[in-house]
Amino acid sequence: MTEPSRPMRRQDIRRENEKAILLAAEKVFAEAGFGGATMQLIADLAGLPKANLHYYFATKEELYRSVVQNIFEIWLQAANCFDAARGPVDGISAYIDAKMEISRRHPDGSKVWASEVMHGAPVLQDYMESTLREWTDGRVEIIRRWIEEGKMDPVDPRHLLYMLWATTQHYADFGHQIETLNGGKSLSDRQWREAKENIKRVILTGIGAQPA
Amino acid sequence: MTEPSRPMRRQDIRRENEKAILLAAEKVFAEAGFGGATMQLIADLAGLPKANLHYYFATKEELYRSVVQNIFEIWLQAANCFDAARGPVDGISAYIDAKMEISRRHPDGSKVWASEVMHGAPVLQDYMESTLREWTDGRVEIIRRWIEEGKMDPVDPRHLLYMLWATTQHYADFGHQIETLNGGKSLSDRQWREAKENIKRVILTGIGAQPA
DNA sequence: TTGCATCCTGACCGTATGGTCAGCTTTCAG
DNA sequence: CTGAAAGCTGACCATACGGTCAGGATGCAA
Repeated sequence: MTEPSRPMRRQDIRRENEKAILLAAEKVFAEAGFGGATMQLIADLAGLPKANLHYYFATKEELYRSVVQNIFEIWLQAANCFDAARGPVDGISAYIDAKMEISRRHPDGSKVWASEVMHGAPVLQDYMESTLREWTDGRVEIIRRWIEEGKMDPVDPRHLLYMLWATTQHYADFGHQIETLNGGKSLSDRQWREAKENIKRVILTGIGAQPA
Repeated sequence: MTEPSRPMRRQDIRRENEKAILLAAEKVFAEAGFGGATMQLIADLAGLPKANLHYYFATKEELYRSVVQNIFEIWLQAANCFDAARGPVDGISAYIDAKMEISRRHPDGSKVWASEVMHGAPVLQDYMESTLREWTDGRVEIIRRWIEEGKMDPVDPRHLLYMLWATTQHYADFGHQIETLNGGKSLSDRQWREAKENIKRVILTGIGAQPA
């Protein structure tokens, strides 16, 4: 527990409340979907009266948009791992690690993102057509170069990327299924490590890039 | 167009209406999620008055349950491909083909299924703990045997299964993203074929099973 | 201390939604 | 032909939800 709240500064109040609301919203949106989520539920989870939510976020749509943009930022950051790399082994390994870490640390955000895309990306369409497309095209180019340089087999770069996204994202979106099949327990540290190792090994071997 | 409906038999009426409702429901649930879907929307899409829906399905929950169970049946059928096979190349190839065909032919159902699991499988929990678990355990055993017989590398069977599920399911659940990155056009026959080939090749090579 | 901007909230409102029902039409067994 | 069962539906209801607002509390600059 923290100190019984010092008289807070205005700035802090705003920051903390927004944070609390966004965190609660992320969880509720993830669990119930946009349509199933209620401002009341989010308010309760954030420990604030409902009317206060509307003070910080005018509408449910606006709140949702903020949540989605937040997770998109995180997603983009992980994407950088790809660039620094000199070859497929480094690059793809790092990317898998990063995305698996997101699935583990931000399962709610990942679910919201998945839900958004599944429902036709009403909020993120613009980002997908600009930022995401550019990022993807860039990475496709990198992979193509790796292939030319003989560092990996000639695999279609796009389908390879989809495979990376799918496999890593799955551990967040279908986490409940995985838990159920794991005897109702969430994956242990060891199991997460094994998951990463397996994925990296199968994919790197699969594309003909020698794992270390 | 079919013949301007002959005076229908009772049985036929029931069957046709249920079918129309389930089809419409699948689409609406997929597009809007359970919470965002409305009986009115489903009714409109099915071309029936709303009250008629409640004549066939007492509640929204019951209708949803039917939709989810339907897709689970399809999912289980595809699962059979695994059994007939003599080795990983046959088995996994067939399974990937079957699951990709589901993603292509039943994208709405796939999305509903994904949504259901993402939200904690409120309806399917029982199935997951019984049918799905048994199927999975059986398949894990088969893969283990393949490994023992030297037909493939020692890969963790569970994580391999997750990878198969994730990769194939992705083409339905994230179809919108894929379309957007494909210039706004849905994948062509050729692209679907390439997708399948890439996935099969990477995974089969990745687990050390010789592709044909 | 004062005045003002920010922060907060209980009570309220219009609407949309899931669901009901009384009474109609259609089918079909006997 | 007849009557009962199945199929159908417009009108209605209670509730829950997103959103508003008037007015109170609080921090803070001057």
